Amino acid sequence: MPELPEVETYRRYFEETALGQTVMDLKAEDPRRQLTIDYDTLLQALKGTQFVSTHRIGKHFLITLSTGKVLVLHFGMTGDLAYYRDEEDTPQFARIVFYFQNGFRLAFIDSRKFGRVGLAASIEEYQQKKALGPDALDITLAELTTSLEKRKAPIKPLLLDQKILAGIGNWIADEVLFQAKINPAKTANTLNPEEFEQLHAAIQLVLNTAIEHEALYQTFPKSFLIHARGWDEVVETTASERQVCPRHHTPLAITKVGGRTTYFCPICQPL
DNA sequence: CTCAGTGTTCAGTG
DNA sequence: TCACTGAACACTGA
Repeated sequence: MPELPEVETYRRYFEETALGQTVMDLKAEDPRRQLTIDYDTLLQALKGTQFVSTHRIGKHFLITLSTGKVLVLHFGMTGDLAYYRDEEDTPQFARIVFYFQNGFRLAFIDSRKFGRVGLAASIEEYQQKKALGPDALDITLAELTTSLEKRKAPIKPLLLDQKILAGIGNWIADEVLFQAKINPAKTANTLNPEEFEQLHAAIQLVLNTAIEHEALYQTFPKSFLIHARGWDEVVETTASERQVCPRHHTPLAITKVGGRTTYFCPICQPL
């Protein structure tokens, strides 16, 4: 679930809690899987250093240490952060825990263990090594058009390609295409300039709205497709009540595009 | 017990 | 080498 808005929300949470703290110790439940460098090297790099500043590229969260090195967190599908003090408050699935001099701790929570923690020499080195494209909030219309206009793949999997733009995941891709009224299976090279403009505006709209709402789906505008996914039910609803277009109240199509579950409205987003 | 689902990476194909 | 497709990864929760 952590896509750009969640990671931005985590970053802001980190700024209010762990930023400025001095790291004393580190525990990792499954270091060989979840740490991208060996445990001893990471511990030595962290011990006695402070978390000085934060940065985000797409879904990647980067923390600059007082030594200048950069701690990198990627939340995979189920990652989250929690700052707390007492052992008994340790959240479930706290896979990696940072221990601070002030007695508090920061847990990297990750039930499905797809998250990764590692170290980079600098922000630029990391972005280059991972071949990350511009952050989805920073990409210009011209950049977006240039990188998509010749591509023959369906638009949706290209929006998920972090090398083209960084930060969009499965539900945001669906939401963006719904707001832009573009069919997810439409090949990128058939989009006209007006559609690229709508796409670019929809990326801004969806990401900024999600960040404003601190990535809490339940509070997103009624006009958002995300409510159809049934993640935010307060009251029980049936699938047929839920899986309708917010504009037409007609049934949505639920298919696979690029191997991923895809929701769209066949009326708003014709092929 | 089975299986969907989330993001990334990698093997395979053209 | 590049563009694209599809499976694999670990695990929970339905």
